[in-house]
Amino acid sequence: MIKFVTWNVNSIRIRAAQVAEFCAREQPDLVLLQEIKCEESQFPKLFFSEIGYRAEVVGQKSYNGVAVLSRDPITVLRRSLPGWEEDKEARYMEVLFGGVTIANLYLPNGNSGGDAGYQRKLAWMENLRCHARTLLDDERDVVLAGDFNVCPTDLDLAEGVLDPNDALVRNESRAAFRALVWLGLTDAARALHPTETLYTFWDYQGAAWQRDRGLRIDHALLSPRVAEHLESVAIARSERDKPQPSDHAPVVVTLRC
DNA sequence: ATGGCACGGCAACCGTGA
Repeated sequence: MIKFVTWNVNSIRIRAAQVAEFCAREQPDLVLLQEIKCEESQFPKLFFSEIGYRAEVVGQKSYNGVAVLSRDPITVLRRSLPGWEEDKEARYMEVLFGGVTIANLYLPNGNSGGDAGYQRKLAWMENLRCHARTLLDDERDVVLAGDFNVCPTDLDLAEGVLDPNDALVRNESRAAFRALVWLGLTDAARALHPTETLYTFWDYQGAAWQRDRGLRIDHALLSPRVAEHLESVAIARSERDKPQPSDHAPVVVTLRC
């Protein structure tokens, strides 16, 4: 069985103890982290090595940053999204584990920088789609997981939490997400929980957590053979209820062998 | 009623997030 987690931690230095406690309890094979908000030299690798996890890090100062925690060694295949190699924002890495190519991504939000900022989000998504097509054409077993910054349907957000023009719910964002899925990927959470209210993010403001005014924006997309092995998807909501939490909860996916 | 919350950088607030 493979057990992996995707979690936007909103600073790994603030959340290291919580993430380590989570790993020690849940014992995932892989933890895909987003928004670590530091350079590799600042990542608390020693701290995680004490509980048996190593870290591969693609970081930058202050913003963004992705990393993968693992108990066993993994191969890093890429440290940037093809077509965005020159971009200084650390938003993508790809690793090989158990024969599966696993992409850890932090998609641009798209609400800052005006229309140019939004177009940049769409361009990033189109690059992701092209790269995903290449991986699938190669007959590879693939997982694309992370913070997609897209609520795919109206079932994926509480009513009234976002303006209809918000970059997370705009028609073009949703169409780009569908175009990605329609390559033949399976949205793991919706495959097993097609009609449930599922959220992975609750804003710090306006008592969003207490009122359960959330969004589902953290996803795991699976290639066909991987999807056949899908066993469970769980959102670890209790992590959002802890002191000084991330605004995102971990998404825990298990695949049977 | 145009706030609100949290982070990093940096040393007073500001950009960013979603």
